[in-house]
Amino acid sequence: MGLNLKELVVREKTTLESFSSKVIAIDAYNAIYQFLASIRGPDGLQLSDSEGRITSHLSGLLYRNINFLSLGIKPVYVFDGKPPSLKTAEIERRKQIKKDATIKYEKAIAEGNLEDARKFAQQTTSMKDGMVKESKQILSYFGIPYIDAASEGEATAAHLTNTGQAYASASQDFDSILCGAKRLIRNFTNSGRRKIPNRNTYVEIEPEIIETQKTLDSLEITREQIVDIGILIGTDFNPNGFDRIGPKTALKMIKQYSRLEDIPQIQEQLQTIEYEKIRKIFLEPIVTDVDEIVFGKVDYEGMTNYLVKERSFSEDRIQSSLNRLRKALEKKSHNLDQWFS
DNA sequence: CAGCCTTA
DNA sequence: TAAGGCTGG
Repeated sequence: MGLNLKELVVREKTTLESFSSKVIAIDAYNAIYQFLASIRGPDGLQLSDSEGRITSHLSGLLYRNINFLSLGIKPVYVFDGKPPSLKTAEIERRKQIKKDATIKYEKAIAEGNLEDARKFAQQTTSMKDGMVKESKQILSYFGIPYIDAASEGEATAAHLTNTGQAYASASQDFDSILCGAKRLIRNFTNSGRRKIPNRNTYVEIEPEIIETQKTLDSLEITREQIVDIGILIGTDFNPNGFDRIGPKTALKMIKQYSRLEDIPQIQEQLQTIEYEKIRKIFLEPIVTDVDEIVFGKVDYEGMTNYLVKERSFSEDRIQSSLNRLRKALEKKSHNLDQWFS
């Protein structure tokens, strides 16, 4: 989560439209988590159905995928499998953050501070049992394929960009770069303003693309070296990174000494982490091979039944959203007919 | 987050 | 009609 390569990578602004007809491997956990965190009311409560079950992830997946398909983008979602054992500490750290946030949330609610309540509620976000299955169900109604990765979803998503089965991977996390993704798309959404918590300001969010080779060329380093830089800054497998080393210092050290083992001032701390194993997670990731990625047809009726009858979505809204999709897809097939006639 | 309604 | 605010479930 917190791998701050933002300042080092070459990021280029782009648009959703530019990915029309391209297969994009989406880090499913990353996307769903973001929906769960942000699709909330002013008090921080998530959307839920008549039985009190959370529906924020379903709402997010519905509208975003309607946009993808309407633009002719071919998303494939990659779900996480078993995390590497080295991630245990990071998983515990995140649990603790959620615990702390829960207390802060309750305090903010008691004090009637909605802005804070919402912010802390977002920090308590967690993936509950059943959400993955429900998300896959929505994707199935769309005819959108998904893959169950053996280990980290990002790793398999990155792999697909190298087999040529996907044009790019999409995630907010820079780990994809370390995993060897050819291209990474961040903010893979409609562009728009996003509010900064507790401030009356907005930032414009636009999709951006990072071409890994371009970044390596501009930094004049290798893939192995950017992994070492990641380890210096801190990855999920050594969350704290190294003392007083940020992106700039990390780059400088690697350019001067080439690799972790040869940086004199870090040797003592280097012995406290399993850096060779961490390198291996990124350089030889456990990935899942896929024969063929098959896109199906949209099951409008199934989708409507599920969302309206079982998950309390408004029939009018679903109808008009799906009509929008149907029209966009019809237009595309018309264009295709013209091409072949 | 994303759609839709209000506003000027 | 473009930006800002409100609401969805």
